[in-house]
Amino acid sequence: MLDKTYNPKNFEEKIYAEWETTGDFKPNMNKNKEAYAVVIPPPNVTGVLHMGHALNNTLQDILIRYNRMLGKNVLWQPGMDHAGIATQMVVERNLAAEGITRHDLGREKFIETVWQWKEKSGGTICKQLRRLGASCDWSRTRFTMDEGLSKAVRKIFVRLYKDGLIYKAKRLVNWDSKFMTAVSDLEVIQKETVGKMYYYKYPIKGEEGEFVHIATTRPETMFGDTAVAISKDNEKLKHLIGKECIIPIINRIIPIVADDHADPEKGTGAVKITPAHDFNDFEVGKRHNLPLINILNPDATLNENTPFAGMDTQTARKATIEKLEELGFMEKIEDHPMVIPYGERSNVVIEPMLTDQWFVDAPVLAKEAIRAVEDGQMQFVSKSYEKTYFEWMHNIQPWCISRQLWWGHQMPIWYGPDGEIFCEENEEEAQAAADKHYGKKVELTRETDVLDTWFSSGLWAFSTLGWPDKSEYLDTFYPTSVLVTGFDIIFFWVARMMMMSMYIMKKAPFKKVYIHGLVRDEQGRKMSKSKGNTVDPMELIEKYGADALRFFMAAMETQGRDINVSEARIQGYRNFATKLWNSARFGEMNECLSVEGFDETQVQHPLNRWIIAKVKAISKELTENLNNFRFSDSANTVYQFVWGSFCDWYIEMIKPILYGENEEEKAETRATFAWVLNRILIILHPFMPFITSELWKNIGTHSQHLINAPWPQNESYDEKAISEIDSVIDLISNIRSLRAEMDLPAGARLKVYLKSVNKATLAQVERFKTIICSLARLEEITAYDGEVTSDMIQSVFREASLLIPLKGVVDFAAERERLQKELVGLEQNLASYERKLSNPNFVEKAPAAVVAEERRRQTEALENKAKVEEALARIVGL
RNA sequence: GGGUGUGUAGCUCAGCGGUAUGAGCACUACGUUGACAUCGUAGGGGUCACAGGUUCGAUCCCUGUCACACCCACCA
Repeated sequence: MLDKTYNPKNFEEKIYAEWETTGDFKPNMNKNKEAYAVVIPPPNVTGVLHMGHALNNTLQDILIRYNRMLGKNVLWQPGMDHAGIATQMVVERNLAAEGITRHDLGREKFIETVWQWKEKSGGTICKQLRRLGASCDWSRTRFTMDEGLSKAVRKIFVRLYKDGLIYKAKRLVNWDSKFMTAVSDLEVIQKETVGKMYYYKYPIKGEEGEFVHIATTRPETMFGDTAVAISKDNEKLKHLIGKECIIPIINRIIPIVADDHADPEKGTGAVKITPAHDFNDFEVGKRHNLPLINILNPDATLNENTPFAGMDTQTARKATIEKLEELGFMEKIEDHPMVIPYGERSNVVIEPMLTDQWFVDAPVLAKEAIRAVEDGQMQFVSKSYEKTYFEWMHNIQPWCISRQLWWGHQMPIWYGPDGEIFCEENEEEAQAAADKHYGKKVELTRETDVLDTWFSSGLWAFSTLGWPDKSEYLDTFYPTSVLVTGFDIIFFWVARMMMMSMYIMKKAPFKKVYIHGLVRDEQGRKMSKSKGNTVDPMELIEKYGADALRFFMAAMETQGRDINVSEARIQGYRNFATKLWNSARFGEMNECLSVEGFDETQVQHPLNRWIIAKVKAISKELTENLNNFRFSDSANTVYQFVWGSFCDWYIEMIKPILYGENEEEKAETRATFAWVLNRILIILHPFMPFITSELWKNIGTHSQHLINAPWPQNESYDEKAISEIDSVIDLISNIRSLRAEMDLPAGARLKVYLKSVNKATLAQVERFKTIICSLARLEEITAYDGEVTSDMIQSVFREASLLIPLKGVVDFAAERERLQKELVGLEQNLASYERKLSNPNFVEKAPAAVVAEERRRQTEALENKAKVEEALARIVGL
């Protein structure tokens, strides 16, 4: 017996536990079946489920469950990312609570601590994904720091290195002074701020009273200046080129060089050049062979190359200005809007810093990654994201992959005594290579830097399947079928996976990438912890059930558009689940559970034929939508059918049968009900796996789990059976509208007379009399073909083409007015049809179906007009 | 500065070269009829941002304008 009310809390977790124990999430490994694989975008091991995950994983689970029901060999590969900076940050914060730093522990001990933390509290998110219903094959869970994946990382690193695609270089990089590591361009966030522009002057050497005027937003960097640049086209200032000037305070002499970087229109036209702390200046420095003076410590305080060693940049800036003012070089300070780079995680100002770092030659790897998309080997859904991808790939910069962190893949690089680099997969090999190189046994030191987290994520599509070892999974599931991810991660992850996979596997890692949008708050603002407008998906699941949240996500997802959370809507989908639940209860109460010996192609009763044809039609539509990643359309298709067709109409219409005496009809209807309900559970299962499974278990007897129930494919259905009852529904709706329009009490028992010009309609009315009377709440409905008498009022139906006089209501004036208005409308329509159909261009150029439809409308309007006129004539006479 | 996207019902949004039978929520009236008030029936509400163009026909395609959002680059 089903509970009286739908209460997802009673069964969702139980159902999930059953799925896991039966092993239904594992691929069937049937060689004859098409393989279908999805790799999960690995959540951070530190992560907790947010709305973005909920959306992302709901979509994946829908695809996975759908394809599993298609009978394919389906793998959803789960796992987690070690998330270098994020994890190190969390663990360090925990340590700080105990008053220790990672340096107190030392590298080895610290890493051990991280692993302990990971075992204990990492991976909450996997539990939460289960709560959402994600049907991953958890037995295959991978972690980017697993031995297997680490092996892949080392192997690929070595290969890239030996192919010359990884190199070490002294370059200006984005330096995060909080974590004291380099970060990649993508991890830098530009923020708009109102800063200051400082104007001051450098005296020209040997020319008393001559100055070059400078404007800068960062005066404290003047100690790192090694030149001043002026454009050679700058008529006003070009006479200074070639002279030298003196940096005040430290009195260093630097040249004034000609360089087009100095735009005569901007600032003062003369630019101070600080090659070690500005990306543009670095380039200028290279052109003019300028020395590089580093003025910062790793923690972004000024170093001993400045007079303000130990001060942070803000303090040093103030000190510099004061000193300049004191010395009389300061000219003016203006407010200046500008963008300042911040660390994505650390939220501190990122400093360009000259350091030794390791780079991947991304521009080379990008070539194949671009080609794979150009030749359609990998497709974006929707296609418009291609542009973004190409744009970025074509302008890609070398990728800085070294991080001065502890948590991560330590680079497989060893240095000989003289600094010679040995890149091998392990220490023994490096040692062997070194011994050979030096001709004697030497001591090696290992590179301490670790790799950017995205390096290992970039291998995810094949490393999780077992690469570099030979593996049945790799052979079967690579390349994967589709990757589902948000657009915010195209560069970070998709692009890198493309580059790495093309390089290693020579095949794109997935055939398609489905890009979805961001989940925003109710007002469409981006969710953020600092704004306090985040919505916790677990709370929503607690409140409305996972199925409701999932259905919401599916219903709102329209190929990449952002989604605004709407609790009202989620509630609405909970109501939908309730509706379904109650319809099943209705079935239970009326013994509509068994489909034993039932052949749905042999049903007799038109209502049963109707609902069967209808659900088959809807199944087909749904299948098409799912094949095209049209999640919103898919969800709405099922929703409309279940609530609109099945609950509102079918159940209401079969009540007279179920409560009636005709046992044969009753039996057929019961079985039909059960069959259709089962079908609903099947097609709804990818969206609402919990409630459908719970009902599947409770009603009827099934030889297999719903999760593996066969998805309907290539069915034909009886379109006539559909239109037959659809028109009855039309008629009933029209009668109901009319009642309301005429302000008749809903309880009033009416007798309705129909006058029809259409014999078929008449017959149909006769045939479905009971149903029509029951649903339209009529006492009687009769075909009527006599004179209209004064105790009848007339109304016109455009849709049903029927005249319906209702007995007992007399308001001829109002009715006449209504009919006249109707007539005017009809005449307007007729004029427009006439205009169109008499236009040869339309008749020739428009598709035949459109023209035919227009003709049909014209004919219909003409018929209606005749009827209205007739009715009017009769009323006028009364 | 470069790019992308969006502007449709009170709100949040679907949709589409052929009269917008648009969806959910909200709203109005009626209704506890034996699955369901987490409900039912009926209803109101839109010159599809603006201006041009293409077309037999434009809310849809093109161009421009305005507004908003996002991405990339950069501003000494």
